[in-house]
Amino acid sequence: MAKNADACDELGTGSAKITAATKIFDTARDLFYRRGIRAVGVDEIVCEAGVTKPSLYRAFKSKDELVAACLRESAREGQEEIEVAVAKAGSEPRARLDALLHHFADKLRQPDFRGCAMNNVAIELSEPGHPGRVVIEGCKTEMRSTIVQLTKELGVANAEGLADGLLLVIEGAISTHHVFGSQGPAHSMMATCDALIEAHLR
Amino acid sequence: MAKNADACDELGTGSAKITAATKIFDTARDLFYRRGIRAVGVDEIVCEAGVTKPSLYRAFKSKDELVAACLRESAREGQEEIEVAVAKAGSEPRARLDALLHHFADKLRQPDFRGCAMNNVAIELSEPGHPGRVVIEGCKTEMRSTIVQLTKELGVANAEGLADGLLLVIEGAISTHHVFGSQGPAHSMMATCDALIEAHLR
DNA sequence: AGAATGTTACTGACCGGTACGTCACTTGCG
DNA sequence: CGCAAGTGACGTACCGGTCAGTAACATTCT
Repeated sequence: MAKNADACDELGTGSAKITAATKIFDTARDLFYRRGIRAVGVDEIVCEAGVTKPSLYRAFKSKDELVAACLRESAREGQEEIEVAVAKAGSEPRARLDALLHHFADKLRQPDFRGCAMNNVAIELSEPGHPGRVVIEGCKTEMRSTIVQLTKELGVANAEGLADGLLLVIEGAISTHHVFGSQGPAHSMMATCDALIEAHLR
Repeated sequence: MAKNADACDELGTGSAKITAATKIFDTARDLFYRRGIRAVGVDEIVCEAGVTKPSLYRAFKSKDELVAACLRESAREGQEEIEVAVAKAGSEPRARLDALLHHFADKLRQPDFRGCAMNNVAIELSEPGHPGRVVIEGCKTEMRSTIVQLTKELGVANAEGLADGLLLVIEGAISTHHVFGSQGPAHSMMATCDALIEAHLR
């Protein structure tokens, strides 16, 4: 009873015990991100993790639930990183907004970057009822409101407009990265955001 | 010999003969776009098209080649639409650039819009050697240079920078559409592009 | 006649998912 | 103490179904 709650709780409480469930979880998250959900079968996950299939199904109700669990962790991790980056920038509004933008610019430059896990899965999982989709929508909505909050601190007249504009540029950089890599249009992300902010500050 | 060339040539020359190959091609293109490459099997394609599996493999060497053929047609169609829209706008540089932007804004509003076929497949097909990937890269590179050409006509100092900025906004609108729909941040696409153009015109 | 298509049946690999046996370790009890 | 029963974690072996792809042959249309 309450099978997959175990695996999630362990991660939440920070217990570092290496169980079959955690090995499966970590392996699946890596494989799903690198190669996609549908391209990775459960056999490959358990093989790579060095465990067996029943261990997967004892910890997670189904492959879909494993996907959702991986997405939840990715979302939590991503949001935490943003919070830390912004908090570290202090209290000056422009510095806080810049910190968020630099955070994404840094991620784009990482050699193993392969797009936003949420976006990738959203494209791959078109079925509306999939448990992973609610995670994705929640994550993206929270990110949007985070940016709105930062632009409101800036004191511009149209904070929502600027926030959505910046979000489009960030998401565009992530999207074009799949085809052009980090040296393509994504390279213009920071300059474009700066121009947008300056335009709204007038 | 040269199996799948037939199906492509027929489409290229505009011959409207309804063959098993064209039915397969049209059905596959629709299903691939709506549901994704990996989510659609060859059995479903031939069933939906009202033909049989051997007919598919008589016209196309493999499923991957069918995918590549569909992408080629999507790329050609998309580029033609852009050319037509820009040409219709006349010779005034700003009007021509606006025509391109409005073209994408219109596509985003269509109820059956499900993102850019190229981007979606690029995410789903991470294997570098896939025949579809060269189509995607060619299409996106051409689109990028089209925008650069239009911004150069505008006479701004940093034409490439503006072009990449606009590309990021467009791609961002397409990307966010998967999660937020047309009424999310994508709704700010035109206003953001305008702000960017004005900033570069100063 | 001959080209295009359909029919049927099949392959081997892989898919997500499960019934059941095994092992180590704890717990209760005389 | 000693020993059996219980408990949880794990693996072996398997299920039915679906995947992409093919061979051989019959049918239809022009």
